[in-house]
This record gives sequence, structure tokens and C-alpha cells, in this order.
Amino acid sequence: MSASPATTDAPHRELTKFLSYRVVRLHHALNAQAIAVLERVAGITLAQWRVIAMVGSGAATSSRDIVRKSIIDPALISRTVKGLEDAGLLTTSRLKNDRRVISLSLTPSGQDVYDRTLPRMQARQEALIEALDPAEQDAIFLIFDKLEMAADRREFGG
Amino acid sequence: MSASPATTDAPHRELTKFLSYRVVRLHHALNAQAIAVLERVAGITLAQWRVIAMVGSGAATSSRDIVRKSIIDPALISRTVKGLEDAGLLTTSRLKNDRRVISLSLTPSGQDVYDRTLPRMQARQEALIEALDPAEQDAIFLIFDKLEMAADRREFGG
DNA sequence: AATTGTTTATTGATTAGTCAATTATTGTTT
DNA sequence: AAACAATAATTGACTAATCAATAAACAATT
Repeated sequence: MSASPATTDAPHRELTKFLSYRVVRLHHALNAQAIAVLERVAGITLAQWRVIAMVGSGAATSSRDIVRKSIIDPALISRTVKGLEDAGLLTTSRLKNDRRVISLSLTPSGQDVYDRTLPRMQARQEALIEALDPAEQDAIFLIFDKLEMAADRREFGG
Repeated sequence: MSASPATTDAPHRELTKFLSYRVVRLHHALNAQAIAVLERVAGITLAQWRVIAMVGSGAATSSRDIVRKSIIDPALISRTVKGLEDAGLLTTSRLKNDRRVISLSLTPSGQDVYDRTLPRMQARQEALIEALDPAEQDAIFLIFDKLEMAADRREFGG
């Protein structure tokens, strides 16, 4: 009755057993969490926070930096930066050395958003880490490294 | 003393140390992989594969099932189903018992796509799992469970 | 200096995904 | 049965994200 399909496929194989599905689901949950926190705390979007965080922390001083150090699309960065400028949170200028490059810095109110938001987001990160026991904390980053490498493969089977 | 900074922010703190960022990056890489494989093998999109896979495996027999068992938005399912119908891969009908519910089944060519694609996607899943050593394989699903639970929290700090 | 090629950013077009409102059907309560 | 609530699906409007094409500035070569 439980008619297994021709391909010797386990019937009704639990979706939750698929690694890639679990990553999608976790990503979905984390995104929703970040969006909710950012909306409540600062009224900004996730993309806006990513830019503000990288500029505020000094991890990036230009759009180019953000492109290189994150996986945000250049087009999205361009539009997000423009939005942050319009909102008065960010100022832009061209580099003297290389006038292609857009230099970014926070305005006072952008700095304020950063200062107010960072501790919440750090608390969130710590809560995530602390949801794992020490052994898992040690393992998880290496696991991500390995999975990311595996995700670069493009050929499977015949 | 190498641990987390209290409130004083470590300058240039590595983005790759943030768990949520790693999830985003992994999700990004896995998505790109799935999209590439599906395009090459069957010329279908990821959303289309998700529907085909759930119907083909018997994990779902209706749009309602897919909504319940996945995290795909009902609106997206509706449009994806319509697209698959137009492509001749899926047929729909209303349930006798409950005429609100759309029953889904694969056409012969939809079944063909499923049969041809499934082994590739399974090989991919196995390659992902096998990128981890046995201990990591045992740990990863529990880790995902814990992180997902932690992702449900909405309040942080004062 | 003129050329060729590369990098950076922007723009327009397109797709993916989400949200709110609506319709049709079913279930529940009076 | 009538009224009300709940569920399933669809639709339109919107945001997020990606892709392709372009323009501007720079680098390297001849």
C-alpha cells in the first residue's frame, strides 16, 4: 500500500532530514528574527543594517569593501546606500586616490542607529552561540566551512 | 581574554565569525548550487523543483500539504503550480471531499523530470553529508534544531 | 599619448518572494 | 437553516534580489 516509487525512494522521506532544506529553514528563521529586531529597534531593513554595521565597525569604508567582504550584490549595495543617504544615516564621497570608489561614513544619526542597534544584534549572536553546547560551538564553524566547499560542486552523477 | 568584547567593539571583527552571517553565506552557496544543477538537468527553477519533489515523492498530494510541510509561501506555490501546469508537468483538480483543496499530480513528463532529477539531487545531498565526518553528521541536525529554536526569540537586551 | 582591458558603480529589466485583501468552500454555533 | 468563523487558494501590490548593459575612472601596454 505504501507504494514506494520506482526509484527505491523511501516513501514520505522526512523533509527535515535533508541538509539543504534545513539550511533554508534556518536561514528563513534567522532572517525573520533579524528583520523583526531591526524593525523594532531602529526601523531599518536588513540590507541597511548590513551596510551600517560594516561601516560602523570599520570592517568596510567603501562600497567596494562591502562587495568584497560580503555577498551582497553591487546593485543592491548601490540602492541601499542611496536609501541610507536619503534617510540621513550615511554620507558618501569619492576617494581622492581612486575616484571610482565611493567612500562611506555614518552621519551622527547613523552612528546613533549603529550604537543603539549593535548591542541588540550582538546579544542575538551570543544567544545563538549559547544555544549550542561548547563542543557544538567548536564544531559549527568548521562544519560550515566544509559545507560551503561542498556547495561549490556543480556536477553530480551521470 | 580572546573572547567576546563586552560592549566595547573589537574593531574589524571578522564577519566570518558571525553565525548568522555564515548561515546566510551557506544558504547562498547551496541555493546557487541547486539552481545551477536544476537548470542544467531539467531546466526548472528551484521553486518548481520543490513542488515536483514533494508531489513526486508522495510527501504532498495538494497545495495545502506543501504549505504545511514546507516554508514556501502560499502565493508562491499558487504561481509555481500554475507555471508547472502551463509547462505540462503537473495537473490539478479539486478534492471531492473538500473542494477548496487543489490536488496535485505529475504528468508523464513531470514524472520524467522527477525521475531524471531526483538522483542528481540525492547525489548532491549525499555529497553534502559526506563532506562531514561521522561525528559531525551526527551533530549537525541537532545543531540546526537548537539554532532554529534560538531564532524564534525576538527580544534582546534592554 | 592612444589603445586596450579592468574595476567600480549605476541603471533598467526581470525574477523571486512577501504581504494584504478577496473569493469560495467548509465547519461551527445558535 | 442562518449567521458566523475558519481554511484554501488566488490575486494585486509591493519589496528584495539578481542579471545584463552601460558609463566612468583607472591601469597597463604599446
